[in-house]
Amino acid sequence: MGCNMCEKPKVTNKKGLWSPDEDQKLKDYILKHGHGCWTSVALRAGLQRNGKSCRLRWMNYLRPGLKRCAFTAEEESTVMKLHAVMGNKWSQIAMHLPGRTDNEVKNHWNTYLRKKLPKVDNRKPNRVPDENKSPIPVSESNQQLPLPKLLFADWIPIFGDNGSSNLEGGGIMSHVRTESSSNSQVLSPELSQPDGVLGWQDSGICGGLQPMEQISDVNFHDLFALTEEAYTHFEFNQALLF
DNA sequence: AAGTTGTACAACCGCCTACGA
DNA sequence: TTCGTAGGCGGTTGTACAACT
Repeated sequence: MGCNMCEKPKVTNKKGLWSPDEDQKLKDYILKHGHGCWTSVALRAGLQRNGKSCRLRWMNYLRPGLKRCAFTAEEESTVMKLHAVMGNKWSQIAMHLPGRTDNEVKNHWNTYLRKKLPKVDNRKPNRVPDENKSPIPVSESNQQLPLPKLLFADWIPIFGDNGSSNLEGGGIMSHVRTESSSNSQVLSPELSQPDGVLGWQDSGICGGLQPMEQISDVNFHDLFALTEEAYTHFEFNQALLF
């Protein structure tokens, strides 16, 4: 899966915690260019990190739409239920929790929720070494298909012609479809959730960003022009929360 | 006040899969 | 078909900070 944008010069990759400056560089670069190949992001953003590290930082911390608040009782209940069905499929569980990342769910489970399990059963809860050996028969588990992954553009607030956030009939979102060709659908993003966090109706924002190439029918100039505004809007919303 | 222990979560590691050459 | 590489995922470790002694 080579990437012709990835020049090869090996740079000594920095490790450890990210500085605010690094965060800013990564955020600026991705909002301006999208990520595409993560290795090239690291190089072009002037970061002495490897692509994986950049991806992780973006997905788990910098990506707009992430909730930074404590898990609600409802979210915890969802995690418990889904874990009982899926086992340690953190990315899939996270898809059902808009604004949460797989890492966040995993951490919360390991540090808190796991302790809430009944002590009687101290087997590792639903360890599923084999996909076919789920503790709950597939037929019984809710056979919900994984929620569609969201595209780069999906988290961009799209404003209608009148500047409102009503997405119906306006904005480029109406042209953006999920990557699943067999189940192609236009997502219905929702800008205002009760908690004031950017959210997406009936979708898992944790799905991750896809390479720009996968976004079809979009005027990329419009898309990129909107990113700055989108981020500003996002930060404004976040500012209201704290 | 200083040292120790516990907790939360950010980040890394290693493996697996998909994909292009 | 094989090989190399990037991306994705789950497990694990590292770090910062709070609570406790």
